[in-house]
Amino acid sequence: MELNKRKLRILQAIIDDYIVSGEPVGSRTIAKKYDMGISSATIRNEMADLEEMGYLEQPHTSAGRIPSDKGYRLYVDRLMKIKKLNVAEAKYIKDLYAKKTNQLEQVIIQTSKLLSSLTKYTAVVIGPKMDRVLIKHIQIVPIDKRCALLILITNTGITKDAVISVPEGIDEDYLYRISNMLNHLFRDKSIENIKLEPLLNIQRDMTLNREFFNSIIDALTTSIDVEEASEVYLGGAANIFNYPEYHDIIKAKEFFDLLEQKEFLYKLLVRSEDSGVSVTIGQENQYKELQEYSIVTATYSAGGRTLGTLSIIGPTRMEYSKAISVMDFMGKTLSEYLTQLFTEG
Amino acid sequence: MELNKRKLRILQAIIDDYIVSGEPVGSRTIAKKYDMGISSATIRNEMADLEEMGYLEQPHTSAGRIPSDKGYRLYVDRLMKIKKLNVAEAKYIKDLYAKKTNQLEQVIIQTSKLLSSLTKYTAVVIGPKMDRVLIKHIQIVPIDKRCALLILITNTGITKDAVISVPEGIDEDYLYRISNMLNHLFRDKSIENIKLEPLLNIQRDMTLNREFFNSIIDALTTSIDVEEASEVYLGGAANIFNYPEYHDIIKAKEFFDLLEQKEFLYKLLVRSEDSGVSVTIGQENQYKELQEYSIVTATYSAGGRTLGTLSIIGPTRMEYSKAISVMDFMGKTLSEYLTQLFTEG
DNA sequence: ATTAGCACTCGTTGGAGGAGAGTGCTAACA
DNA sequence: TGTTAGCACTCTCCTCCAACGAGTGCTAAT
Repeated sequence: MELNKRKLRILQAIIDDYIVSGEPVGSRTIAKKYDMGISSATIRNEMADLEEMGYLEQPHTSAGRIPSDKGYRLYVDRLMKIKKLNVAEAKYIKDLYAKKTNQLEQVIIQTSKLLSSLTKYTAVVIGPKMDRVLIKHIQIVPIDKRCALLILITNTGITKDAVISVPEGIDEDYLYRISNMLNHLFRDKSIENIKLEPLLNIQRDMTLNREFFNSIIDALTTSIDVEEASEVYLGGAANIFNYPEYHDIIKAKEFFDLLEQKEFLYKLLVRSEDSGVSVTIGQENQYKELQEYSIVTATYSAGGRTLGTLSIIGPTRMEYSKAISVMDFMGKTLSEYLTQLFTEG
Repeated sequence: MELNKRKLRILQAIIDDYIVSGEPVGSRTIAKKYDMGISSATIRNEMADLEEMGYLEQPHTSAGRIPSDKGYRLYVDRLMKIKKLNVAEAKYIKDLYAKKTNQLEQVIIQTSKLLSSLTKYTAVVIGPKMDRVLIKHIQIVPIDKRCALLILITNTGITKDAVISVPEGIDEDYLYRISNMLNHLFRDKSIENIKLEPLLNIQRDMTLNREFFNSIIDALTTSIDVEEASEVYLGGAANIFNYPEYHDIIKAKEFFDLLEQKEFLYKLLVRSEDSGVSVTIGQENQYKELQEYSIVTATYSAGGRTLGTLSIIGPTRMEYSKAISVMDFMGKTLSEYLTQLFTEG
C-alpha cells in the first residue's frame, strides 16, 4: 500500500491532535478540526489503511486511533513542523547563561531546572565527564593530624576529592612535597595515565612509606571511577503528573523508581559520539523499562569537545517539535557559554 | 476527664493497629485482636472519650477512629515501645560504614539510600555544612589561558569550587603567589573571616589588578553562600507510593513538588542546636505544606561537632518506633565513622 | 461500671441501563 | 472508481440504585 500525501496529512493531523489531547482521535474530529476537504468516512478508510501499515493503533473497537511508535517515528522524521522557540523562551535560556555564575555545578542544576520547566517533561543532565580530560592539578591538603584531603582538578573545571589517612610521622611539608611531585608527573596528562606504570618507578625512588603512597594512588583512581551517579542531575521529576497516562499510581511508581537509578540513567545517557539532537521513541529503546517513554537527548560541549548530555524523558505522546527545538537551543547555548567560560574565563 | 491506664492502653492499641493497616480502627477490632478483657461496648465508650479529649478522630459517623496528631504525639512521648533494630538491620548499617570509602559525598549518598530502604520512607540527608568551619586550604589552579579554578577546602573535608576568569598578562606563577598569600591569610580561620576588613588592606598592598582581586573574593564568598541546594541528598522518594493515602495523584504530586524544593528542605532541616532524634508530627510543623507529614530528624557529627542532619519524611501514620531507632542508630554510627575518618584518617 | 442488643448512619460494591463516541460496512452517487 | 451518507454495531463510561457491612451511639439489663 502506498503512503500517499493524503495519508501523511491525516497521520500528521492525528498525531498533532493526540499529542495535545491524549485521547484517541476519531475520524470526525479530523474532518471537522483540520478541514481536509474530505468526509469522515473517507478518513475512516484511510485510517484503516494507516493502521494496517502499522502507523496507528486502536485501543478497542469503538475508540479512535492513537499513533504507534512507528507512527511517531515517521512524524518526527518527516511530518512535524519544527516549532521555533518563542521570544520569551529564548530569553529565559539566554538569561540563564548571561549571568556569569562561576559555580559550574550550579549552572548544571539550573540547566536541568530550566529544561524541565520549558518542556514540562523531566530533565536529566549528565555533568561534564572525565575521560579524555586532562589533569590540571593535584593537591593534598592536611585537615587534621592524621587526615588529609586529596583534590584532583581537571581542565573541565571538575574537582574530585577523597579523604585519605596520613600515617604517623608525616608532616605537612612532606605532604606538600608529594603534591608537587604528583603535579609534576601528571599535569596536563590524561586521566588514564594515573593507572600506568611510571608510578611504580617513582615508588621505588621515594623514601616514603609504600603503604601511604598506595593509598594515595588508590584514592586517585577511585575518585575518577566511582562517582557516576553523582554526575546525574534531575529536574522536574514531578512533571510526569501532568500527563493523564501516568495518573495510574503503578505507572507513576515505575517512573520514579527508574529515576532513582542514577547509575542506570548515567549509562543510558552518556553518549559522546554524535552531537546534535537525537530522539528515541518508545520501543526503540533497548531497555524494557523505558519502552513506554520517549527520550530526547542533546550534547553540550566546550571548545568543540563534547562534555555531557542534556535529556528529557516523557511519554511517547511527547511534543516532539517543541522538545527538539528547546533541546537544540539549550545545548548550543550551554556550549557557547562553557566555551566562553573556559577560554576567556 | 482523666487519661487513665485503660484509655492509654486502648489508644496505644488503636495507633499500633492504624499504623500498620492505614484503615480506621473499630472497637470490635481492638476487643478481639488485643484482648483487653473488656467488651467492644466498653471500648466504644472509651473511644468516645478519647475523641472528646482530642486524641482520636472519626472520618465519618460509621467509620472507626483514627489517631489525631495530638494522639500521635502522646504515642511517641509516652506509649510506644521502642523497637530495637534487628541483627540484620544493624549489620547493614555497620557494613555500610565498615568499608572505608574515602569519598565523602558517596558516604552521604549511600546513607540516604540505606535510610530510605530500612525505613521505607523518604530520606533527606543534609551534607556537612560550612559555618563555624575552618578553612584549610585555598588554591587557584590555572585551567586555560584566561580561566582558573578557585578551590576552597575546609576541615570537614568539603571542597567548594568556582570558575574565575584571569585577566590578560597574569601568569601561572602569579596565581600561585596569590594562592600562597590567601592561604597564609586564611588558613585555620573561620569562614566568616573572608568577608571581613583585612582584605581591603591587602588589596592596597597588592601590585595587581584590583578588579581581578575582587573577582576572587567574590567567587570565594559566593561559593560559601550559594550551594545550599546541592547539600541536600534524597533517597527513596518513590517510597511514598507504598502508602495508600498517597495513591491520590494530587497528594503524590504535592509530595514530589515539595521534594524538588531543595532550598526549602535545606532551611527546614539544617538544625544544629539539639542533638539526638527529634520528631515533628503533622500540624506541629510550622509549614503548611508539611502538615500532612511527619518528619524524624537526627543529627550527625564528627569529633563532637554537629555537621548535618539525617531525616525521613513520611505520612503521619508512621512507624515511629522503627523510624526513631533506625535514625538514632544511623546517626550515631555515621558520627562514629566520621569522627574516626577525621581523626585517625 | 459493664455489656448485650439494636436501630441507625454512611461508605462501598456491583449490576443495570442509557448515553455517547467511534467504527466498519453497504449502497448510492459523481 | 473514489467518495460519501447512512446505519447497525461495539465498547466504554457514567449514573443510579439497592444491598451490604462495618461501625457507632444509645438503652436497658446485669
